[in-house]
Amino acid sequence: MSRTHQLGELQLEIMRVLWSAREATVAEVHVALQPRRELAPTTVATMLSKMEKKGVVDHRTEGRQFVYRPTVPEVDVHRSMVGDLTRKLFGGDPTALVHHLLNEQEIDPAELESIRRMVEASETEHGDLESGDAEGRA
Amino acid sequence: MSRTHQLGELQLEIMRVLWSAREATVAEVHVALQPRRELAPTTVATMLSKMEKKGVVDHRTEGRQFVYRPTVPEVDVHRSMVGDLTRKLFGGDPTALVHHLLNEQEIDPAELESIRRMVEASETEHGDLESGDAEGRA
DNA sequence: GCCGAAAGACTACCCAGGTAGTATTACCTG
DNA sequence: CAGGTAATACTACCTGGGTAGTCTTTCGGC
Repeated sequence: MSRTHQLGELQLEIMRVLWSAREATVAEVHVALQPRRELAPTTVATMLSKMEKKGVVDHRTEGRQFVYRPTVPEVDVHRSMVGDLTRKLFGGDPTALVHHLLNEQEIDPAELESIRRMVEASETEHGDLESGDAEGRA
Repeated sequence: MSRTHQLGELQLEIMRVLWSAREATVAEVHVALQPRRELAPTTVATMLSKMEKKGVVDHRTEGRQFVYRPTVPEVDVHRSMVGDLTRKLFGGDPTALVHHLLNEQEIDPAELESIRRMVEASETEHGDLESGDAEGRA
């Protein structure tokens, strides 16, 4: 089973490289991280090893190099990590997180429009929810 | 200045006790954590020390006991931690987090209604009254 | 066939969260 | 005043993320 995938910052950056490239050698990951991260190549290799032990990546050998692939989809990691923070801060209630985002985090007013559309899309998508107070708004 | 307040799980639980009690002795925090957490009293004391060094709590002496108080408001910690996760997972875009919440996190359909109302409230609020110390933007 | 370069393996640190045992201090009570 | 107890202080240890040096292996070229 998947359990919960809590990744550190570097681990996430490495995963992002792998998610978008589908697979990559240590050297490729290393260059993909530059120049944002000034890391020794061995650091990347060590991290990849730890991540493999952790179960979030996988590798096969090609010549003398390791080709790494992610074993968990990005959305799963997002779910785990967002879920974990939601649990730690808001007792597991995602609505409370949305509430916080809307009230306390700086959200561009222009974004509100797009968020409202998202909500409405979710509402209709979740089907003809015959909720009591749903007045037929556009 | 505040910088960013990243707290661990136990630290958050302790903070919650302090936030709601306004102030508390080590023993009070310890009992407030029970029975969810089976901790030695010294563990709580040690953690409080570390948190004081970190700057998120404060203490005064009353008799032979320490009375701890939080030095940062809950919303600041939420902001820091949500902001940090948003940065790590979504490149700092809170809207992307909302998007994720709506699409990938299980949100009770009934909650959508309340969320939609929240968004609309934010919209009118931002549209109607321009608050005093608004963040300078068009 | 030997040598050097390149790749991974191993090992070592630092830091912070978490956990708790032990030492010390100081107060209260008999 | 002595002893015990209740408070903090100190120290220790484990885990996991992050960082990187060095050791070992192995392949390719001369």
